[in-house]
Amino acid sequence: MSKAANTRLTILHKAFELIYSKGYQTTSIDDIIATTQVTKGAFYYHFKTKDEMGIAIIEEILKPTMLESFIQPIENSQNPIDDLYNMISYLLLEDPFLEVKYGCPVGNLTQEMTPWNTQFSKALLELVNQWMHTIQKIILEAQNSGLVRKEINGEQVAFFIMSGYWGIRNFGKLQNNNSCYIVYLKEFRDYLNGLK
Amino acid sequence: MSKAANTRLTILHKAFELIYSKGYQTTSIDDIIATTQVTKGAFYYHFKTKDEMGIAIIEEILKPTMLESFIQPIENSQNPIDDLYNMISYLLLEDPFLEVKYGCPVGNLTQEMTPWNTQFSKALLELVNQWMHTIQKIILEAQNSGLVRKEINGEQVAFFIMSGYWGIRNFGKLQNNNSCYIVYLKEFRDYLNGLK
DNA sequence: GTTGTTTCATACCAATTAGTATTTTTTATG
DNA sequence: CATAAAAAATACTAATTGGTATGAAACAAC
Repeated sequence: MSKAANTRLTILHKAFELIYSKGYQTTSIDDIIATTQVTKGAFYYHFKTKDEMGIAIIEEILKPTMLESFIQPIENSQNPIDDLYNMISYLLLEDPFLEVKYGCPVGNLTQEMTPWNTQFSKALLELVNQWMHTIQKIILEAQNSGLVRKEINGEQVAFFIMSGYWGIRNFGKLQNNNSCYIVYLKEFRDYLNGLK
Repeated sequence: MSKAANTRLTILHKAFELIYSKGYQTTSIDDIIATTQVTKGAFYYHFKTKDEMGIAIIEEILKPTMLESFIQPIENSQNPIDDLYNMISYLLLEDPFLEVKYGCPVGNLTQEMTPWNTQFSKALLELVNQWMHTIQKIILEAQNSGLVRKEINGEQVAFFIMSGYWGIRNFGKLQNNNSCYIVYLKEFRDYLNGLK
């Protein structure tokens, strides 16, 4: 990787960390260049505006991460119910990328940016739809192989699962404690079993 | 109401509107005094700091609203399953206080403030716990009167319901469209019926 | 109507914000 | 090594931020 490409990536990664923990608005360019040890000239050579960098974080960090670490693992699921549970359980309790008190990066950005920044909305919606379609797909496959009841509606289930995930992450933030995740997961397991 | 108490309330209400639609950080004191037509002197006479005002919004606007408009209505429920459904349905589709594209005020503040402002965390946690305990209580009562299965865990259900609500509101924000609420509510109905 | 307190108005401030203009260094290519 | 382009460093700006200092109305009690 060229040195320039490297500083660009450094900016994206460190900026992501800051934004994930502090929020987008409250993370200033000065914050970013201070923690990255990159000068303002370098920053604005790589990104025309702060928002351009924000979109780049979604496209170049969040999207690939989501794809690799929790879409691909369930994509060819033989055991959808278990795999859906494991996906959420992994995200809540194990993913090293995520921290209880900072919630879900995608959820955070959605909450913060969505009502007034259409660029962010578009990028985030793409990302979320990708996840949702994957869930819908494996539900459908599970129905075809008889593992999930035929009368279940995949779209409904996908919305329900993702909503629950986003919501409980907000709870985790509020309580700054993952014990609510344990409780949530128990009910989630029961809910999933109800789809059989 | 005295004139002074009136300006104080005006500030709180208008500030709430701004914060609900734009976020806390991005709502400046200048924004608030511009839309309220109240001078900075008046503002800082009533509130020592911006954060003091923020807490006052939670205590004096959000808390009473929540109590009156969606805790009391279900508190003495004879039909918990239906009433829980109606509560969420009302919040998503009818409550004039709320708008699709701005999400849930409590959820928004939690997302934005919680990782770094303990005062806000505390006030929001109290508020949320109050809602949760109400849900737990009516589940328990429903179990006692045989309307909900005995093996159901009320705490789990309460977490599950509230998480789903917070999550789907974030979806509504993202899509700026309440059609996802309709889909969500269908699955929510099925989930609730599974508790019987 | 004088006096004291509550309430509000005005003018300011230092710090921070995103972004720019300009120059310097680094790097690749002949 | 020379040169041009890419990459980065430095110094700045205008606007906005939360908050303050100080004084002026409004209002109550006597």
